[in-house]
Parts: sequence; C-alpha cells; structure tokens
Amino acid sequence: MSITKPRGTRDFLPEDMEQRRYIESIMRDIVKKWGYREIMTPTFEHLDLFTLKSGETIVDELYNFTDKGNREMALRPELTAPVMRMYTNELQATSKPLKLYYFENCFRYERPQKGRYREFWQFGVELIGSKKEDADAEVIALAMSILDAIKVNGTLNVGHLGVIRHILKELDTEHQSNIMRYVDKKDDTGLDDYLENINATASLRRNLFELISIQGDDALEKAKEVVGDIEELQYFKNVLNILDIYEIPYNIDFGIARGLDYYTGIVFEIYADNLGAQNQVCGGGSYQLIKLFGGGDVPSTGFGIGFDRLMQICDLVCPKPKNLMIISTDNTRSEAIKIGQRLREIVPTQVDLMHRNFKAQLSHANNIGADHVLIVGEKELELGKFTLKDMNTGYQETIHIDDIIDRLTS
RNA sequence: GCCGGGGUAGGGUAGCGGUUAUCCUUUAGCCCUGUGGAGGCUAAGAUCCGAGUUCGAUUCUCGGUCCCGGCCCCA
Repeated sequence: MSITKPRGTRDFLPEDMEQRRYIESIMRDIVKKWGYREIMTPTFEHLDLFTLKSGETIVDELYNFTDKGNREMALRPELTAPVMRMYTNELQATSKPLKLYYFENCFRYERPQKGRYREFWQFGVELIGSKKEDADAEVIALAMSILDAIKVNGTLNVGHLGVIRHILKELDTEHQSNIMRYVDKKDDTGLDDYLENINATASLRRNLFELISIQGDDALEKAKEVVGDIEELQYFKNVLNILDIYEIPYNIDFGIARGLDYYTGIVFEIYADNLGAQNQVCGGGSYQLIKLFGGGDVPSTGFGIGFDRLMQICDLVCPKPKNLMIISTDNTRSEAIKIGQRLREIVPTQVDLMHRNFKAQLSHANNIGADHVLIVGEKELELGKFTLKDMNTGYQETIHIDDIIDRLTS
C-alpha cells in the first residue's frame, strides 16, 4: 500500500456513515424545529477572511494555498466568519432575526490527537439581528437541546466578556488580549506575572482575580461587589433568567475567554465527560463581525458543535436499515431482475451479481445481514409464487408477489 | 514546534540474527448443482521506507516517514 490518506483525515466506512448520518439527522431535526434554515458556504475562501480579525499568526494553523491566479486562499477553519461574509454579501436586507444553521467540514493544520483532526465536521447555528437577551438565551438553549436529543451529557459554562473587559478597559487591546489568554487557560501564576510586568494597578489586579474566582449561585451578587452595578452584568442576569425559564442548568464562569477574539458579550462552552483532553464539544457566544466585513452594526450569536467529538461519546444506536436479497438461478436471473425493480420501490433490494450457486447466495445474504431473502427459482416461476424467507427466524412461505409487498410493508 | 509509545496479509497477531514468516479472522471457491450461520479442504494476501552492522536483518543501530496519545495552540 503506497498511498495512504493524508495525516489527520479519516475514511468513513459504511457503518460509520450510517451512524454519522443518523446522529446528524437528529441534530438537523432539532434546529429545524426552532426555525433555523440550512446554508452552505464555499469550502475555501480568500485568506483575508480569516486573517482579518485574527492576525497573520493564524496562518500557521490554516490550510492555505495560492491559486493559479495568484490569489491567497484558505480552506475554511471554521464557519462563523464565512457565514457572516455571506450575510454581508447577500442577506443584509432580510427580515430579522435571521436563523441559519450549517453542517460542514473544516480544516486546520494542527497536530492530530484524540478528538482533533485536520479535517473535522462542525454543526452550528448563527442567529443574526437581535441584540436582546432572548436571542443569546435561545442559542444556548438550542445547543443544550441538541445535545439532549442525542443523549450526550454536557456541562454548560456561561460567562459575559463585557464584565471582565469592564475591569480591563483602561488597558490597551494587546494587553487585554494577552490577559484573556491567561484567564482562559486558568493560568493564575502566569497571569499574575504578566500583570506585574505591565505594571497593572493593585485594584485592577485584585478585582480581576476576584472576578475570575467567582462561582456559585450568588455569583452575580459577588460580581456586582467587584465591578459595580454595570449594564453588562444586568444583561447577563437577564440571559440567565431566561435560561431558568428554559430549565437549563448552568455554571457561571467569568473566566471563559474563548479562543476567538471576536466574541464581545455572552460566551459559553459545553464540556462532555469521557472525552480526554479535547472535551469541549460546543462553544459559542455573541459577536460583532458583520461591521468588519463592511456591513452594518448587526449583533449576532452563534455556536459550533464539534461533531466528531460527539460521535466518540454518543451511544445512540442507529436503527439497522432493511435489506432484501433475491436469490436466483441461471434460468431465473432475468425474472429476478424484474422482480427486484418492483420490490425496490418499497424495500432496499439486491440481486446476485456473481452467478453464485444457491447455497452460496444464501450464505452471502446472511453475511450482509439481509432481513429477508426472496427465492426466485424455477419451481417458483412455474407456480407463479415465490418463497419469502425471514433470515432472523428462518420462517419461510410461498406467496404471490403482490402479497410479498404487503408482507414487507406491514 | 516539543515529548512519549508504536508500524508484520484487508483486520487482529506470533517470531526478536538463518523459518517455506505463525495462528485467527477476512475474501473467493470446493466438499454440498434449491436452503444461511457449523465443520473440513483449496486459493488469495504481510515484515513502513532508506542507510549501517553482519556471511546473513522481520529481528540490532541510525535517519526518515506514518499512526496513536500528551504539550503548545485552538482564530
């Protein structure tokens, strides 16, 4: 075997795909019930789309290339930016709120490990156009609802970047960004050293550490003592109140920073058990990207679900597809083909393609897990009836073709 | 970019200086020309690549490569 699949990619076998499509269809059903409609964006985009907000350093993690027209391109590493680009290009005049969802593959040039691949699938939604708490809460509720539907237990952590940014507002953006990185990693020592280096004021340091350590039911009260009665805190509280109405449990965590710089308000992450180092299955929040792409000041909220990670922990079992095999002989082969054409209308039907003997055909039917076998032999042709055998029970009966259809559909 | 552990038929494995490279499974077929799952038989199919040591390397050494896990990173 000289040619193998590229590093970090996977082949999906028929059993894999049946399972993946099954889970996918459940997820699609949920978002459709909430009124979200599917979109698709290009697999590759102009490199600028991804570097605009994140800087040149992310090019290291992108699959990028120069096309034959000397344009810098990149395979999409995520879908929020492409969707916002699409919105800006062609959807600005639509009625709000705009509810979109996607299920697509993404590419990142990273070192593969458990739950991390170079080609991976993301399922996500973007809710565009509402600046109300209800929109943020709905997106979170929807994410939880999806995980619930596929029986994945997740722990929801919610935060609001506006609160922590309130403390940091006197610092320049680069310092803020670096601080957020330490906060996200929960690296208190590194954070302390960094604050020391940039000569942060004592009150800022005290407030910051107090805020990120806040936990528990009275978290909002405690936060109020640290930052005061600010607008962002009230907004956050309102979102949480709506989550209570949805009856969704959550942990408040002011330390959620998210990897992406574009989040501005509510942020949330959902962690699954039993997933090792890469246990975050969903992440999202609200952001202001559209302005950046030349559109108006349109608030949006969205999330992305790591589909592959879900597949590793979801134990929902895909129902086995029906499968009928027609057994024939050299003399009845044409009749078998004709009958197959009829049966295919109601059940997946296969005919012998290898001119096997009778026993070998039956054996093959068994190997591929056929539910039923229909014997189209010379005896049956004379009779005008065929033998239908249930492969699970072994029961068989000789019946007319029209009755077979009734039998299989009942 | 860094650190570990690994690469022997399609899948799973044994051998650890000289073998016809082991066994299981798989696939195709036969025993058995109209009744599957069992059994027996036949066939197909492998030492990741390169260099070195050696009379001789699947085995030892080095390099590469790929896979698996962890770090960094995760827009």
